[in-house]
Amino acid sequence: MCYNFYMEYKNTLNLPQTSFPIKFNSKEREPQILDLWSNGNIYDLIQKAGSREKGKYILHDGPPYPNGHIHLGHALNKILKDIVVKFRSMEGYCVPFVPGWDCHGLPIETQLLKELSVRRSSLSVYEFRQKCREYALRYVDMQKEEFKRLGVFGRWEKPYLTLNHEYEAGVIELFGMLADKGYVFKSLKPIHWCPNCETALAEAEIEYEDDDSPSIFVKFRIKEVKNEKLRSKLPEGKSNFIIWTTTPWTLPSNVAIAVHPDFEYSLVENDGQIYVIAKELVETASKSMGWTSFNVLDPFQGREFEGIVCSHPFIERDSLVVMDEFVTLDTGTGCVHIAPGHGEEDFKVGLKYKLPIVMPVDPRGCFTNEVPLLEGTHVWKANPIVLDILKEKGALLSSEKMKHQYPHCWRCKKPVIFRATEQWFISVDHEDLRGRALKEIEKTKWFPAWGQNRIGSMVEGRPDWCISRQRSWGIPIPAFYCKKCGKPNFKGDFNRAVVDLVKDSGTDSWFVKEAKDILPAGIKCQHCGSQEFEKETDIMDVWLESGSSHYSVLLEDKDTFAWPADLYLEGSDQHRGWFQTSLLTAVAALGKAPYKAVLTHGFTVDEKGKKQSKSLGNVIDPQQVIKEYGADVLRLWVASTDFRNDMALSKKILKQINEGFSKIRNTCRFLLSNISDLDVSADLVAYKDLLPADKYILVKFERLLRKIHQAYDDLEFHAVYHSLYGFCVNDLSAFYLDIIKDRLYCDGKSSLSRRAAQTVCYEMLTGIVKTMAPILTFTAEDIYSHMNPAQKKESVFLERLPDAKPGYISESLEKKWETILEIRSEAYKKIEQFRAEKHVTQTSECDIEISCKKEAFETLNEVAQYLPLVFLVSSVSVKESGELKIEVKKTSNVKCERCWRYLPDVGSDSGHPTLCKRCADVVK
RNA sequence: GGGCUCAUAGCUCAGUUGGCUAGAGCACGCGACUGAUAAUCGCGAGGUCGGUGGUUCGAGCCCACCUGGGCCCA
Repeated sequence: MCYNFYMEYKNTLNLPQTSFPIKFNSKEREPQILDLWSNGNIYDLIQKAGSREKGKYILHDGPPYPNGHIHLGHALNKILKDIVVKFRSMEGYCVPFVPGWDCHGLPIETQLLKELSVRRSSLSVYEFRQKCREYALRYVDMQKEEFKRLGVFGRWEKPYLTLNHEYEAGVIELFGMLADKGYVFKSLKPIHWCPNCETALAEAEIEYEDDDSPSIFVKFRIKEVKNEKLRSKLPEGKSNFIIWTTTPWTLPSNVAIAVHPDFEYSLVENDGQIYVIAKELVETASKSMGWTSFNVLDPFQGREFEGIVCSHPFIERDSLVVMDEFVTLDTGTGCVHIAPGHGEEDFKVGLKYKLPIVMPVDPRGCFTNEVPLLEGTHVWKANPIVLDILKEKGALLSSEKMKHQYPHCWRCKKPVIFRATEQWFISVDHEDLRGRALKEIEKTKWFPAWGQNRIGSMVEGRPDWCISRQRSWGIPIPAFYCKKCGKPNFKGDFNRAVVDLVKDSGTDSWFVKEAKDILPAGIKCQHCGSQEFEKETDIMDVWLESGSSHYSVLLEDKDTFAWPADLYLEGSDQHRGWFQTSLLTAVAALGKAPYKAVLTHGFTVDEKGKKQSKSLGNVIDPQQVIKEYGADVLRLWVASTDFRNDMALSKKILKQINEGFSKIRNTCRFLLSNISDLDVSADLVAYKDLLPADKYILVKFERLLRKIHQAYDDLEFHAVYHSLYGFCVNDLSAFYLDIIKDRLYCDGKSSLSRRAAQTVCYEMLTGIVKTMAPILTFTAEDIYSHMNPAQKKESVFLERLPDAKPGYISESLEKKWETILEIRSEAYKKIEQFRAEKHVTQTSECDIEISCKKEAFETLNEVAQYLPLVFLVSSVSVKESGELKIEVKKTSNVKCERCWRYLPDVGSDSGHPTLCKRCADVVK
């Protein structure tokens, strides 16, 4: 009997109802939502909806490299971009997002060769490029699907690919602009060269292996000392520098000796001669040279030697003493042989001191007639001859063999050399490009701010940009060599001819057609007027290609985009990469930075802060995360972490994020399930009729929305998440939602008090769903689809972020409730003790007595009637007194069978003896 | 080795121009509920703010150095 009564009363409650499942089945639901978006063309709808209001906001996508599945870094980057796209468009901007891919380049060539296991020489350049294209496109398709699965909005059906004809044509056009303005030039530069294959090699094509080399100490006689103080210490005819080298064959190209400006060098006297040796190396070097007795004379700072002129040991040539900080004290003498044609560092020092680049080695590795003593000799046969010459000249102080790591060709496995060849460059100082770029850097907003300093110092210190590569998979350097005078033509009509060709049929046709078929009839060499040409065979550095995207993409399609972009958003490694190359091409060609703001994120690491790597076994695969938790959890991770630093991810962290995700989702579900019977067009309650707690939570909610708005604007997404999450946990779940359950469940279905709570729930749910949508994309859409707002759109992304409602803010209300909640918290501590002592099991069985100061007393008194429900106890009595004191007692009230509260008026209605008055009224 | 950067409870984050007994949530422990239930509520225990030295009446916040991590170079 009793049981039936209970069931009957339960049926009179307004318990939460919803079809929104408690558990998020991401595997099923996310793909459904993806379909909803693609079938409804939501991305396109957003573009239209946004264009009405605040105008365009251009986030230009930095193109990833299509080889392999996307990794966590890719996911992180695209999710961040997507958050920007979504919140900006929900602010009323038109935010086109066109994803891109960087399709050319060496990694694809090498990967492909591995996959095909063929020699490149067995394919024609054209055939090889076709295979590269297929390879790149295959991975573009794969990555595209993987990016879409993350919930990223964009023009996926028409991305920009650096291998598209229009894109390529844009790059060549931009190159022409740079050429016409005089930025492009050719110059010698040392590169890895395989004399056996007769080809240039990229760093990635080098393998280091042990090799035997001679290890020799060579004397350079000092010829001229300008510094007076030094002159007396280094008397003419008997003073020398000593260099140490393992490549004697490069000595014919020596033009300088480098010392470290900050090291100490000793003058050492041996056998009537004076030698300069780094102080720390005197002992080891003299031992190597077999010196038995010698005197160490005065020490000098390396920088004091700058400008001393030495004589080359066997060639009529000066060798200048220069300063370089790369000089080390590992071995040798601290004095380094410099041959700018044979080494990267040597070349850099050479640029600094304007040293000549002596390059007497031909493509086969044989000496040219520039060194008559060695003419026709292969470099690998030259070492003994050079040693003989040095001996004969009395310049060889020591010679032995040593094993060391030496670069080898990955294909023929033979040792390679550094050899200066003609390369294409973009001058960084022509027309003060460097200075203008630096000014543009200052005008750009950098997030975080130190990015400005970082890219600034890089631009300040960078050398001219070497843009040519001796490869096949890329955009050709559009130059034509005159068959008669040998000089390159690459400006004006020569450039336009290639632009037309490429627009029409892509860069592939460059590799198929002859120069005469590309150039207009009758075109003449700009140097000698001759009419026969040969094509350049080098291609461009891929950084020049991707660095032209602002031109090829943004400027070429003005309907969709605008130039410059509002934002570039990439990993912090791009300060050296894309940010810089884009800046240089834009400033050189168009006079301005291609972006107004640049945001960088850190790299993904494991929970210990170590970088993710296969060998450490700490790699988290985004596909796996999606499988296990869904894309929204991955997105929430992105949003939860402060991306300006490194971003840690591990299984543990994922689990935690998933908890946070569930909490937000469940809070929304609770709100949703309690407004299922609310007719938004008829039942909403006016603000003035809300209860004090309702008004208070709206203050908190308004503050939350303001904070979130600010956080979005500052691109601090982790603040969005943490404040939203905190609100759900502290303000809603632990407080407001807990205390309105009585109203929602037990008050009359259409009562003002219940409708008031529902009105607030509705308002907060709508606001939360909209503000979380840029981050919890799937979940927001999912909830939205279960809602019944007054004017429902096809998608939550067609909604606007909630407007500010200043009317909700009331500082006095806020202050009062803070007092109430503080006392509530104190009361709970007391109640907890009381429960621990087993006087009661539930808070609702308690009567509490609060004594407090006047101010608090008045505050509590003002809302006295609501206090039992705020404290969720049977009764609350309040007294004024000196300090806060709370007493807890077990109530003598009886539990109402319907609302489960312990109330004095239970049984007051004879028709329902087990109910309180309110419940009795409701069920009648 | 150099440039830039980061370092607050086991984890993710707060800590406004130096002024608190350094906060929140999660995880953890204990308890309650079974009308948010693969949920929810309460209480509790977690920190010499990476280390050392300095400036100051006072430093998580400022300065120097060191250690460890990351990015980019070499």
